Amino acid sequence: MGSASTRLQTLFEGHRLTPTQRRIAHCMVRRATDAPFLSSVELAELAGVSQPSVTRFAVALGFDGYPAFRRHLRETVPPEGERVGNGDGGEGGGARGGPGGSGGTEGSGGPGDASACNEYQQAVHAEIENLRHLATLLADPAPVERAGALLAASRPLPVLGLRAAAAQAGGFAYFAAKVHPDVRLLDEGGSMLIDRIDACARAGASALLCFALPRHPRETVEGLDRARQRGLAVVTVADSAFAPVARPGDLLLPAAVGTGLAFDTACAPMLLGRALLEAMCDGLPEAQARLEEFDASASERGLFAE
Amino acid sequence: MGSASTRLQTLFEGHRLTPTQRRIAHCMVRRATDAPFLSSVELAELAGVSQPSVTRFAVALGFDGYPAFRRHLRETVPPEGERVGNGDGGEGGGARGGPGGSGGTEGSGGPGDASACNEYQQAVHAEIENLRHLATLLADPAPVERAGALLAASRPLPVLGLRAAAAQAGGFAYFAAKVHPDVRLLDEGGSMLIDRIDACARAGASALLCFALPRHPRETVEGLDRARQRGLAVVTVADSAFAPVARPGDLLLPAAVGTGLAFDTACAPMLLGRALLEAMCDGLPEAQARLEEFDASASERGLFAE
DNA sequence: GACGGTCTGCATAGGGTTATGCAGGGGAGG
DNA sequence: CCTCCCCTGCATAACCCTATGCAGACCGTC
Repeated sequence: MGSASTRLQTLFEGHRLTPTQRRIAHCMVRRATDAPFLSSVELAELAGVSQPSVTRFAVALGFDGYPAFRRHLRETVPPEGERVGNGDGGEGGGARGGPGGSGGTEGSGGPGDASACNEYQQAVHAEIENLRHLATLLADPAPVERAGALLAASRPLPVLGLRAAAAQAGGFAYFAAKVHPDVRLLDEGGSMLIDRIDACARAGASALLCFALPRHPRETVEGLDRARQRGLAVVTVADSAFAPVARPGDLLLPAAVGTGLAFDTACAPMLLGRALLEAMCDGLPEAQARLEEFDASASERGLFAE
Repeated sequence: MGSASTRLQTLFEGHRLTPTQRRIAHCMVRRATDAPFLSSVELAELAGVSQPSVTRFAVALGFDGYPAFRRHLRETVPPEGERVGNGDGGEGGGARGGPGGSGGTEGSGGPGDASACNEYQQAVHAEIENLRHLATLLADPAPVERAGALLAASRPLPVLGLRAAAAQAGGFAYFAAKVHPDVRLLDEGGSMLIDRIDACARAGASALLCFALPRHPRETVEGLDRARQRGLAVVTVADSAFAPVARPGDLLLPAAVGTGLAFDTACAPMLLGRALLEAMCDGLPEAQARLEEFDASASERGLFAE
């Protein structure tokens, strides 16, 4: 449908446009799918105006320049079904060889969502369902942002996850440590767990993040109880709002686990954890600097192979 | 519908690529939605190679030059539902800054961020796309089953995953230990890593499972080299077939990571790992008995709260 | 150890793209 | 009729992107 051109029109509305600018706008609406990929020269030719007029058009709409305007288009105007190409001018060069050697590769069409699925595929599709549900939950980002702010403010930041949830907690803690100055991973139970929670509280922690996946170890419940006693705000990523770890007053973020295979899959909790990380970064002004510093150090040390 | 990365992969298949070119291909697969809008300079920076290498890469694939290559991408690789932007050159700064980072003038004329999805939802949908792709891959369960048999037969079974992949390896190892008599988690690098691999080989291991996610630590590559030297069959769950850990002869199971947030999400690798677990159970006749035994012990000890 | 081949990054030339000074044109108001 | 103001295109400068020559590095072979 005309969603692309619709969005374009809303972009132009509310601006008093000169005749030349109207011409440009009209041309863009007509060729909504190409527009985000045209240079100012190409767009000017198509609209029958001069190239500077295109640049000024972008500026008149409030952008920093034509590149910023085009980037905005690429981000917000959803491409409709098909692209017929022909968009790029300039390089009139010769005939294109196309991908020369790629023979025999079957076209595009995967089998798609055929209902005839094996066990693995069923499990994957069940997880897709879980993610869909997560997406609808995230339509309101407020809880995640609230949780992110809580975690960002806590020094240190204890991250609790036992048994099956230890991997989730570990993954979160690994990344979190890149932007947060003091992350403490609590992935082992036993009597030491309470000691460590106490230590975090004494050190000044104000919040605790818990990953709670089935089957819920009793130790997790006990650890959370202790944390609450010590006055920590508890943020929990749990497989359901009715998990045995849930307590009124906690900030509980639900994310279902997949149960289609012998062992649970925790895609949604992982994703929610990363979203939490992102929100936490927003509360840590020095996050970006830390990341860049790590990148510099990593490349200097030759840490990564890529 | 074939995901963008799928089409990209078919483009690259059948070409013998140099290491640098593999890096470029790998980078493009990871950022499939951005790729058609990047300049050769930007792509080179993201892939960590020189700009001429990108041009040569396009030529090697049979195109007349980089612009022709990019145009082909724009025409044939359908952008998935969402675009995360960052497409244009010049103003985009360093790491993934997210929209809105550049000079704040863009707010004035726009429709006020009318995009249907917020950042978190976009990331979730991107992961759904990855899972869809995984599902089509799993239509043929043979590779997974072959890998499962290899792992089931190995005593001990080393499971390697460093840094970002450590959590994945840990999650696998936790569950695997419930059905396999001797799982050895290798989640720390350093000089001890080689020692431990050697120890596994001496103890009779016949296969090694590796989780390889970006960014790929050099130590992972070295560890795998060692394992191969010691005659271990290597099964790798990697984010793409072009990961720097890939070697001919290995059993490589690809599962894309999500790059929509500041830190990668690894839903597909996790799911693939669980599928591998399931396949491994099929090769372990005593698996069911072990699980039941654990359940009995757990309930007797009151391990779980539920 | 020498040699040829391949691969890769550096430096640079050539071409395309964007932004801006400048002058001409046209309409509104005095 | 003149003046003022805005609009528009031309010309051009500054910038960015792409392609290619060249030299160093690496590897296998002899």
